[in-house]
Amino acid sequence: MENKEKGSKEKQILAAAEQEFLTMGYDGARTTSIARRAGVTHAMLHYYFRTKEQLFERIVDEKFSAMSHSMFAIMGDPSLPVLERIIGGVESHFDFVAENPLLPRFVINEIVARPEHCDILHKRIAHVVGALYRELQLEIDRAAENGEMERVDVRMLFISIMSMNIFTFLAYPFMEPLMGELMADREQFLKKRKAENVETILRRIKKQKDVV
Amino acid sequence: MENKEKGSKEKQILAAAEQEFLTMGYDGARTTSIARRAGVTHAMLHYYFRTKEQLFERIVDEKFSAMSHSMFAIMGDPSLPVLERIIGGVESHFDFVAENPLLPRFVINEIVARPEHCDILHKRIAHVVGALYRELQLEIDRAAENGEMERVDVRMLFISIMSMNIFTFLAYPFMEPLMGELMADREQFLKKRKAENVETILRRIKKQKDVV
DNA sequence: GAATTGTTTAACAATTTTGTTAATGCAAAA
DNA sequence: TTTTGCATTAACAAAATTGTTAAACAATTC
Repeated sequence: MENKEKGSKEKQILAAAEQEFLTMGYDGARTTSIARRAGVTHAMLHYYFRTKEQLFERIVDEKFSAMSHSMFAIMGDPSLPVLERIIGGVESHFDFVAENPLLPRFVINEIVARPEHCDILHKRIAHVVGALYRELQLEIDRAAENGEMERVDVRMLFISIMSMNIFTFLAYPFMEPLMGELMADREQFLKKRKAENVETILRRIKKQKDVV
Repeated sequence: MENKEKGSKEKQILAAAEQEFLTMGYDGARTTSIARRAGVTHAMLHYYFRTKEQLFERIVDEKFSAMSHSMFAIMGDPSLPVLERIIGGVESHFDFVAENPLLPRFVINEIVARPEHCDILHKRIAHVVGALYRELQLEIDRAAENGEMERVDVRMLFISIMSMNIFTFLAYPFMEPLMGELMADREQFLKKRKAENVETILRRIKKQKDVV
């Protein structure tokens, strides 16, 4: 055999398909292009995955579950104090999105284009998410009672966190040329942006008194 | 003539194309489907716009400029005090996106797919945006000197505002089934979400002292 | 080494989609 | 009324894209 490991061709095709689907979307992706990227004939792709649709399902499954995993990252470590937990959650979620910058756009597009895809996903994760945020909401309420933080709706807080973390990467290509030197150095900008998101969330939940 | 106004068919095609391109993207859109929506033969579409590409350009131009217009909305009314100005900006930007909920996804996708499109746009608006935020930054710095607000980087603030306003609509279909009763009534949720975004930004910029 | 099984290729078929054209209609100008 | 020019249609052509198949090939098992 030419390829060391069994399934090497299959894996090559999957890797190429991931690239292609994430950047181009389902409609934009070409099976011939995927095959070319993978270095195989396009008949091979059909041999392994039968149809474009089935190949796509494989990628969707993988990516959707990565995405839902990233949502849990917001929850942070349950053993920590609630405030640290939220802030840690913001940071780890930011890091996750930074490592998978193409994922949000892909997920959003696929959901709009094929709502049926996420029905399945939602059924799988809805109750877990529900349980998690109920638990965290209790902690928040308790901390709020003690005057340690503002009483906030944890779901609203999640939306804010995801908004700021995800949008940073969604809009990067659009904003970059408009922001002058601020975004010139990507690494540095992301560091600043992460700190800004943390600060913004922190101020949202900290008990504070107006000076003015 | 059958159609009252001149250019009625042309307008019908443009409206149908807008619908189709915004929801399906360039690759997902079908010229035959656009023609069907518009109630004309697909040859008519080619007669008026020659190619799918040219029809698409028309829509892109229109939508990109709407999008850049929405960025200016964040700036608010220059005659007002800076704090009101920012808050008013958040609100009017939110309202704009609420009226054009498909726009952000479209713009983001087109930019990733065809960076050359936004080069043109950026050249048109970069200096205006630059001037506007320099002006607002001065106001912020002045207010900060007087202890009326925090000293913040206006560009970072814009990113936060756009993040929270836009993401609300981007992720709506994904979040809705996960959020229980919170998002069940769209109107009510959007009202809450707008208030939440305002509150978050307000807390980010207000001079505050920790209680804890 | 013969049979079996899974892999690979090249050629081809089917379909979808975009784009063209030649013929027709229709309204206003000459 | 004839002509001119735009609008419209239906049929067709071209291209791209997905999917199939039969045959060759390689590896493994018996």
